[in-house]
Amino acid sequence: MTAQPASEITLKPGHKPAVKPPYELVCSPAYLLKRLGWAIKDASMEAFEAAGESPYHYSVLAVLEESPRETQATIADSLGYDRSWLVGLLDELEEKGLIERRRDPDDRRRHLVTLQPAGKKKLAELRAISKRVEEEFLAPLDAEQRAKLHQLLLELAAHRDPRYAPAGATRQP
Amino acid sequence: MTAQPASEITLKPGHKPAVKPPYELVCSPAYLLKRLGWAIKDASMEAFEAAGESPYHYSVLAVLEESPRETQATIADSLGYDRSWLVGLLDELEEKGLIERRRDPDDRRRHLVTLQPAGKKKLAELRAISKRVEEEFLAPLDAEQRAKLHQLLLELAAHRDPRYAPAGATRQP
DNA sequence: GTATATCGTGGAACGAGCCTACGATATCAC
DNA sequence: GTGATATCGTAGGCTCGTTCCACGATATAC
Repeated sequence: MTAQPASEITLKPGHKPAVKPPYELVCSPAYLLKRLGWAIKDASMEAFEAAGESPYHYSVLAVLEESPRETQATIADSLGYDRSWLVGLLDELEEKGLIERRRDPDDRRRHLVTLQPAGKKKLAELRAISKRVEEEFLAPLDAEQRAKLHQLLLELAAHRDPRYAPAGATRQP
Repeated sequence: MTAQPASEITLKPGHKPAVKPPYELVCSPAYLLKRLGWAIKDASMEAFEAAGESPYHYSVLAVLEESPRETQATIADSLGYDRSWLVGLLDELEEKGLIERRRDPDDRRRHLVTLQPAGKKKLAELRAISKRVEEEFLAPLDAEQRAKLHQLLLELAAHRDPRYAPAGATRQP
């Protein structure tokens, strides 16, 4: 027998059956944000791994689709990844034939990374996983609420980092 | 010279000055949630550490204030912390005289953890730090928007974990 | 009374983030 | 040109938080 949550059943009648998080923290948007951010990352990771894939691969492919001949540094920066960590990701993607690394003839220090046809197909596949996770996560909200949530989150993000600010990106595609 | 973000200034005129995250991800509430969750955790950690404190201590003390004679297991569960990791936290808090650990006479396996007067004072102090961080984080939103955000986040949280559900906890205290 | 489960604790293993160093290359000052 | 300085991709290391497993003490069930 593994150790189940246990709290629900095991406790004596006097105690509260479910151990709640402190009211003070539940009342804090910041705390909820932190919790939910961790939860969605976790759910996403789990779903991708169950399919033998990685959410990081998805992010990188998504970047490449939008601006095809990126440099490793710009990819890392646009995703907030560490450059040395990205190397491993690109190694995996390249090994699977999803991307291609070439020397930039204009600056031979750089590698130009381009999306391959196989990568484009894989991206569609990974996007589907991501959509599915998100759909499940946002299930309790209707379309209007989701739009509102997205707008508020975007405002917070843009305030901390202007890169999130520009062209009306509130609506879903 | 250390390596600045660089992207803004260094690039040639043709390239985009700021490296934006991919539109596809910016449009995803899940992605924003993950990013912001990480950002707020980071900001919080930083602020607490700058004051020589820890956000984990704050959480634990907050739990204890609401239900004074908790078990280590219930504290851990209510915060989602690992039990073995909580041990270290409690060691630190006990060493500073902020809490007290006693054997539960009804079940000598258990430790009853109680908040000490010094802990109550410290809690107020840490709460102030937390409020300050949150205020800064939510700066771009007005009161109504904050309430809406909190309501939406709470709905998401309650959907994944019923412990967040109960009594109308939407409003700020 | 014997078996099984839980409590707090310690320790090991893993992964991610972050920092430093290095060779190759480009750019700037002179 | 030549040398100083900076950046690119890459590799390695260190630190932390998280997870998992093992243990002694104790409690509960049969």
